[in-house]
Amino acid sequence: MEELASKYNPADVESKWYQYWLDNGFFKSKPDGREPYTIVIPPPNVTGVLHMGHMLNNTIQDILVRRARMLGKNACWVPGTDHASIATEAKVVNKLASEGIKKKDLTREQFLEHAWDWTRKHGGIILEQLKKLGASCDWDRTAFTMDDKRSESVLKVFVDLYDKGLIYRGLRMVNWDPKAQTVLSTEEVIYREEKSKLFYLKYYVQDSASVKPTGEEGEILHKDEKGYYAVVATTRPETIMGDTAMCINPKDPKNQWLKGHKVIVPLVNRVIPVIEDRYVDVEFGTGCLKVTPAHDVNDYALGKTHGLETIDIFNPDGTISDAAGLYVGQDRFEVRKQIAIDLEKAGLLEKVEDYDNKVGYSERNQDTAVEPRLCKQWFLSMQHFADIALPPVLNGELKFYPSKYVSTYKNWLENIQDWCISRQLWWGHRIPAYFLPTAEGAEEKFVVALTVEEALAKAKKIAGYENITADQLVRDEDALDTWFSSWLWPVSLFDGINNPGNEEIKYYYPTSDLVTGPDIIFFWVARMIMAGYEYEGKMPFKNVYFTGIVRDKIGRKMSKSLGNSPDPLDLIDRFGADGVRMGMMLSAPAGNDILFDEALCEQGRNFNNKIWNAFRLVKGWEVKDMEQPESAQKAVKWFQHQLNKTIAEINDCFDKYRISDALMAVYKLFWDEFSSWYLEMVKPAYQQPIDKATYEATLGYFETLLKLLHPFMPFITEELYQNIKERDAKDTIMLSLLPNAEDFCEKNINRMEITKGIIAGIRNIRANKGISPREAFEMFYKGEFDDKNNAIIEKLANVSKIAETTDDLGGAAATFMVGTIEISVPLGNNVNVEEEIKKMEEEIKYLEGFLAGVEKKLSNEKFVANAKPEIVEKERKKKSDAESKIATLKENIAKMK
RNA sequence: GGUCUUAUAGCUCAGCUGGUUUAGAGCACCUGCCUUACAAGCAGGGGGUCCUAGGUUCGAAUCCUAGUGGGACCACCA
Repeated sequence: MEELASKYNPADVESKWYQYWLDNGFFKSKPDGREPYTIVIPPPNVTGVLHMGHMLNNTIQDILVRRARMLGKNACWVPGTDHASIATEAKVVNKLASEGIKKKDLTREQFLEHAWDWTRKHGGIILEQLKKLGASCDWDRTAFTMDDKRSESVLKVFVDLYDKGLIYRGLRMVNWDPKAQTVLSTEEVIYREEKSKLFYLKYYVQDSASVKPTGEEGEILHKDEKGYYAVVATTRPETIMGDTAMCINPKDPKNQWLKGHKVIVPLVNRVIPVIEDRYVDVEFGTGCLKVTPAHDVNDYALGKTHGLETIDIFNPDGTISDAAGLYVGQDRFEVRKQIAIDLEKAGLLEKVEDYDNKVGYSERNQDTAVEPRLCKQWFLSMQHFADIALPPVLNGELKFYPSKYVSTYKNWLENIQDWCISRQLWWGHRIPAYFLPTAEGAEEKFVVALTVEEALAKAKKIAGYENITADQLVRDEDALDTWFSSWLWPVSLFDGINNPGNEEIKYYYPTSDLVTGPDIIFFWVARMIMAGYEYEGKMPFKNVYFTGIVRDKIGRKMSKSLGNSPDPLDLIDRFGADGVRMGMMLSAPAGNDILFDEALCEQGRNFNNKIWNAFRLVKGWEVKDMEQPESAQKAVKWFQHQLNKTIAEINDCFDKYRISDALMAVYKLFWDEFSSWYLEMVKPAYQQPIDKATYEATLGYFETLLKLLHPFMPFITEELYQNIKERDAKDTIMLSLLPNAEDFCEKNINRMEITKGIIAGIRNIRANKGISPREAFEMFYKGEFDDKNNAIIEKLANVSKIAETTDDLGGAAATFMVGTIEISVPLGNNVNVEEEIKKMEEEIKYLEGFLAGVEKKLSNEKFVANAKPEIVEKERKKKSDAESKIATLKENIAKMK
């Protein structure tokens, strides 16, 4: 290690050490006698690329895993990827489309061939990117939600839950994504506020002549040359072809006259009844609601109670179906525009108003509005799962950081809805249900089984199907929701479904910490807790650390369209992985959004450079067998205490998952205490050798600091650890043990704080007077002064003599206070008496203000009577301290004058 | 509409169960310095009606109430 560059270059070392760790299998874990520490990665989309959210998330996981390893635990971080059915299928469909191939022209097998090709080609890039970040995953364990073990687990769980009666098939109003052409769960729909229009349509009364105004107060009648009509306000005029009733509130005085009549749907000319239901909001619009049972959840409910017909006017792709009779084959949004024009022309549009409403979009496919649609799907009953998943979080067995998410979780579970788990997709786990042949129009019959053979056996037991053959069974075309595989992740990674009670699941489960974003608390976290209790009877993880969302520095979400999302790999190139990791962590308290600013990575890089240069200094020293100077001896002793104190602080931060605070504590320990103070205290004069004892103590401290830093900055710490001294072939800082939090002496640390204050004061005088550090000072003190660090003061402040004042310095000294100690430095002619007096007078002014506050408190009888005695005592001490300081200062001023 | 959360220095945040000198950190800013580890640095420095108004208390940045302004989630009006 000769001639180290004065700038640290991460690129030189990062890939080297990552390869070293891999080659030596340092990331691998096998069950053994040690305490396990397990993290399962939130599996990223298999064909995705690394974004800033991943960077944050995985940096935190790596910090936790590396620290656990260095605490002597058997740390196991299991990586893997998710098949992300909707997103991946969409990508494959697009890719095929660009080649002129339509999905519907392919068989399921052919399509899956393409999907697997795509996955093989793009899959796992993201895991390679994580390696650049330094992620210490056990890569041999890399799993995929659609690999054999995980797939088998998913199907087994489906069959099991079906057999338990928790999975059922039902005709429900579900959310339909017309682009992906699949249903979505309620959680997968996100609502966005939109500026839209409210159309007021005329529904003429069929038998206008029979209308009799009631004459009651508040009644509103609409009439024109064509007769009486009702006005219905709607944001979706294109759905009128599906209207099968108009609904009013029976208590609504405006619309009493409509009771019992029939109205005519505009343009469609279908005659529909006016029904009455208290569901209708009297205040909204005109109080008349068009009822379209096939395309709205609430209308569906109305349709059910009032026995209305449902007319499905949409095709799966969002175009108008034959059943509508009008606009057949046109897109729903085109029709909305067109129908408004046609209604207007026909005189059936009373008015149009601007209106803000919320429109649901697919979470995976945010440019497509979701369409409520009635269809038959597979559902999982959730009440049972809510019942088993809520108590452990409420009673704190399973902890959330930050804890505010407990109420979010509770709220969701207490209002749980059944989970629609089927998707009309091919890329995913195909539902293991087999339909039996039935007569036209008869109720469907099916069996659920893991294999065709088992399905056949089950089918044969059904009356009338004794002679059924395998080729008569038709397997359900649908696949399962991606989250139906992810919810098993902590269990399935250790093969706990296929191979219950195996050695690995017994050892690694429950896992320790889960690190993820709050946006998937329902999708994933809650459901993993459910599956964990259902299949292992235990929580899947002990703690959940919710990260914030990564935003740009002005608080906007990072997005491709805004172009405000930096490329993580580019950042790593520029600042080094360690620098970027630190940049991420500097501003990432749990649960708070992080406002990402490149400047933080720069700060990280600068810190790396600081460490690097401290190392250059220490390694550049020539060691000689000589006596240890007193200053060094005191410094070495002090730093041990300071170190122990900070270690305790760091441990405390980690216990509370305050990781950025832990980093800040190490940062300050290294930069301020170690580099700025300790190294200056022990540093020999230029080109002078250092004594062995100090040198070795310093190297020891350096190594300890590197260990404390390692979880945050794995690369530079390994590089320097290897270079501090000769290491054995397979030595690594990764597997070294972190120091314990040993006792420390507060008194020693406080004494050094005073020493630092004195040194700073003297340096200040030099700076103000422009006196060179080479010119030695004499220093006099007054007050309770502890002289144990005199050697350090002499060295760092260049002081030649330290003595108690003899009171006759006259006006020739600069003075300052450190605590209650007064320090004077004789300066001869250099003293500007007026300036010194002015300074002291300002100090007195401050102290008097302070003293007044304290005295006010102490003169308050109620305070003295009610406050705790130690508090009163403290105030008295404050008072006497302030008084003695003021006295000293006044005395000084008098002398100077 | 409901639930939760938050308001402290230019920025990002600490400040735990009220009392540790009339509030701290990091960054940014200002002023000196290219001092032989480090200018990606060193030495100094300035900067805050602790959102507003009430209340509880001997004492409030800290607890309570209301208001205002952020944020998140859930529900939803056709």
